[in-house]
Amino acid sequence: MKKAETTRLSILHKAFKLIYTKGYQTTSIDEIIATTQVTKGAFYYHFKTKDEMGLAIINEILKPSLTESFIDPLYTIENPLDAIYTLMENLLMKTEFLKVEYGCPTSNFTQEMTPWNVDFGRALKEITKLWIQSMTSLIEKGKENAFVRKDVNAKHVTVFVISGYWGIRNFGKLENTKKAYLPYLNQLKTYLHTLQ
Amino acid sequence: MKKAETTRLSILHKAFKLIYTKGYQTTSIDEIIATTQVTKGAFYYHFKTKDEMGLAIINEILKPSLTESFIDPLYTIENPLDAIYTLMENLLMKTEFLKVEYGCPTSNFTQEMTPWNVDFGRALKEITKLWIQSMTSLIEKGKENAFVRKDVNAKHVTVFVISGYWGIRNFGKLENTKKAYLPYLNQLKTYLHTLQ
DNA sequence: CTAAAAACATACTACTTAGTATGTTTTTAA
DNA sequence: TTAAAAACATACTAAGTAGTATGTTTTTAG
Repeated sequence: MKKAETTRLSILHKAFKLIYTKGYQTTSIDEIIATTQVTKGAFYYHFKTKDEMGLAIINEILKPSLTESFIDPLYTIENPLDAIYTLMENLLMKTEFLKVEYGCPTSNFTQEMTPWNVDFGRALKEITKLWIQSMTSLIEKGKENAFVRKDVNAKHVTVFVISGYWGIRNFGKLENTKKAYLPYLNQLKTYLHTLQ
Repeated sequence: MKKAETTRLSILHKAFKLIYTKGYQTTSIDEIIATTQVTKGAFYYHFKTKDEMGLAIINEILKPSLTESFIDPLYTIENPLDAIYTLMENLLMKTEFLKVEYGCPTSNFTQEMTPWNVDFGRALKEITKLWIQSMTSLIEKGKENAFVRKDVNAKHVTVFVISGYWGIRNFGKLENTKKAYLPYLNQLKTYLHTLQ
């Protein structure tokens, strides 16, 4: 039970890449198995349906990468406002597997799936909640440590920042250059500054 | 040449509604003509392809509604910062044809189409530009009239605000309640306050 | 009123899609 | 080593898709 797991993960990774660049609907199973060098039999041995694979992508690909790239970095800088800004700057300008022309995977998924698949919505809501909670509690701690003003609503700030992030990711798709991110980063900095 | 135009617009309106609620890919032409009570012959008389219809939706439905609901209201309030906040509050909480579970049409289109259709991207970029330019020049005027600090970068503020709007619209899809919009509106208000 | 063009209607095609039926090979456990 | 289960392979199906071919009806202009 080792090779099998490799096959499964290989399918998930290739499928994720295709879906990230093309969208879920426009990515066919035939295309996935072609680029994965796996046959239909193997695919349907590992996943009952395409949607089951989609859910697996959220839980087994998106979720871990969210933890690694979106949450853990928050704890490497003492000042939470600095941590948030640095995170966003890294995500937008430096993180390599995120491309300006393809936007944010979680945001893309949310946009495309939510209207017609409740399970996808639930799974996406859950992983988004993780990000929100991390950032919120970080700000709360910042209030205790005098990095953040006491009257700041941590949850509100978090949602505001993340909304901007999702929005500017979509914006980037239109402009097709990372320069499009700069206005957001610039204003994010001044905004965060007003919270201390 | 009057009845024909009615048919054409009827198709565009019904198609827009379907696409807004379900997405472009998942809305089939058969579905469109079924709800429009029009036959395939009529559809393909008015539009050479599905994508031509999609472009027509952007230019003939989205664009006018953007002007009417997203731009014109900006000029009804003297203080540009108040105008922007009021616009966003109205769009998010009151505008009836925008539903929390379906997000923002322009943002949806951008998200779904950009990766695989250049023409859609161009058209969407163009109408988005209209919104940005309006809001930017409004803020510039606000600087002259002492409503806005002189050192504020109008374009940056505009992009920051609109990004937040797009993002919170996507956020609403996960939460499925307009309450999800409140953190954005709340922080938008305090953010705009710091610009005066 | 009438012919020609515009506007629509119907039946079909070629292709793609997710999923299945039925196999064969590989791995695992005794 | 061997039998059984796991893992994969191939060929197929049924349903849907955008788009077309070929009509008929309606409108318009002279």
